[in-house]
Amino acid sequence: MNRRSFHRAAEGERRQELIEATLDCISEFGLKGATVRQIAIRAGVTAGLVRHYFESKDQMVAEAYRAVIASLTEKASKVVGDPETRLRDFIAINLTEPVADSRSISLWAAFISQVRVDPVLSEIHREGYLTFRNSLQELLADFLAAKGKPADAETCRAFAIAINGLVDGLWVEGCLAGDLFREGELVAIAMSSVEALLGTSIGNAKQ
Amino acid sequence: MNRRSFHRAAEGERRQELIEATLDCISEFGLKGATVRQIAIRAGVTAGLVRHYFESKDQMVAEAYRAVIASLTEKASKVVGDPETRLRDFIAINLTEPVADSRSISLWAAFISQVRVDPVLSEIHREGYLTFRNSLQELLADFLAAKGKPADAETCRAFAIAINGLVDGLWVEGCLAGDLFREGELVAIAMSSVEALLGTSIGNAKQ
DNA sequence: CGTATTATTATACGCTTGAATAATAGCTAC
DNA sequence: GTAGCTATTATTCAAGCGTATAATAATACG
Repeated sequence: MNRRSFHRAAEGERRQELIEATLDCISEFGLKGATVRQIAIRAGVTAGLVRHYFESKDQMVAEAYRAVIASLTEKASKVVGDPETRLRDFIAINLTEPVADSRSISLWAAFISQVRVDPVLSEIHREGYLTFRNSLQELLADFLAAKGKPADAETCRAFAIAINGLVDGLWVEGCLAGDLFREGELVAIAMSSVEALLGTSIGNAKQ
Repeated sequence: MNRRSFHRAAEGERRQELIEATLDCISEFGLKGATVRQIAIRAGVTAGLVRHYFESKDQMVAEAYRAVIASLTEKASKVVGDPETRLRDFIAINLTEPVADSRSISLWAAFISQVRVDPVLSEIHREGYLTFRNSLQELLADFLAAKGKPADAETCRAFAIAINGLVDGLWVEGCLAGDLFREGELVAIAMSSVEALLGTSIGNAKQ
């Protein structure tokens, strides 16, 4: 009976590896298929180690959810340049890989399905959603102001809700059935839709 | 040791009760909390009965998913009247209860998270999505034609994708955080957004 | 009224789960 | 270099899982 070979990971890396393995398992096998043992196999360790890094499996899953939210929001929140460019990039980033892919929505849906069940996840979700929508609202305020359009808070709020909904909805469609759309079709539809909503051109494609 | 009291249900009702109990459990406890025993308790029967009506738990869950899709699509597909009224009703129905509530999205998300895992659920999903979008596309074709606007297939396709995305996205937002919106706000935003997208009025509120 | 059939309950089984504990291997400091 | 610490593995445990099977109550039918 050979003992498994020891490998001590570099400082702080194991934790991240375990979270990443958790997400891999959830996206591939679903929440109920993401067992401690399966996650450990994916991370290349034994099951017992999980409890050395996390108080419980639930806590590890909650941290994994934070990582998902971060990966879904961080790229879009980092857009730079003039308002028009930022708005275009915001849309494009959310509707192309890696944000828009089947792994992302599997993870997102798995956690959303737990929002009613687990108050911890519920709070993580709400926080992430408001951050996301508020950053979009500020972006729209800048954009409308730059275009010389009315940009009062109420107007921006309504636009942010609508555009956030549009982008989210197209993101879902693209993630779930990307093969039903032509290359770049979703981004193009989103761009022209946002132009129609705002009543303003948002410029050409990036290149 | 008292034996549990017997109650024989009316012809064909038990099956429906079990499916409904399955959905209750999934929405309240998540997919992994929806165990055969919990579902049986909810349905007011004992666990063994499940296997008298279904070949396996998986089969019961798949049928429950069909029921979810049906409940999400049937109301919206039954709109009647002139194209303008139908379009308004389509939007309003999808963004108000009972379609838009937290139970619905919990169920939807639970199943979506399994689409990558289970090919059976994947097929059920795709079928439901295409049916939904196609009925919207036909509705838009009627509407645009009635308004004397160009209504070629390609135009309708793009509008259907965009409006479907918008409505779905707002549905998600409303289901997950209905308290962040004022009464009727989502419907109002959806109506004016669709008007902007189509470049046409879609009339007043119903009353 | 008696018997066959079916719906339902009750119990048992093998397996997997998350977690607890004990043993061990590698790292660090003196 | 060796003592002590901690990361890691190995093993064990009770609980819960889906399912199978047997017993029993209600119904249907002659």
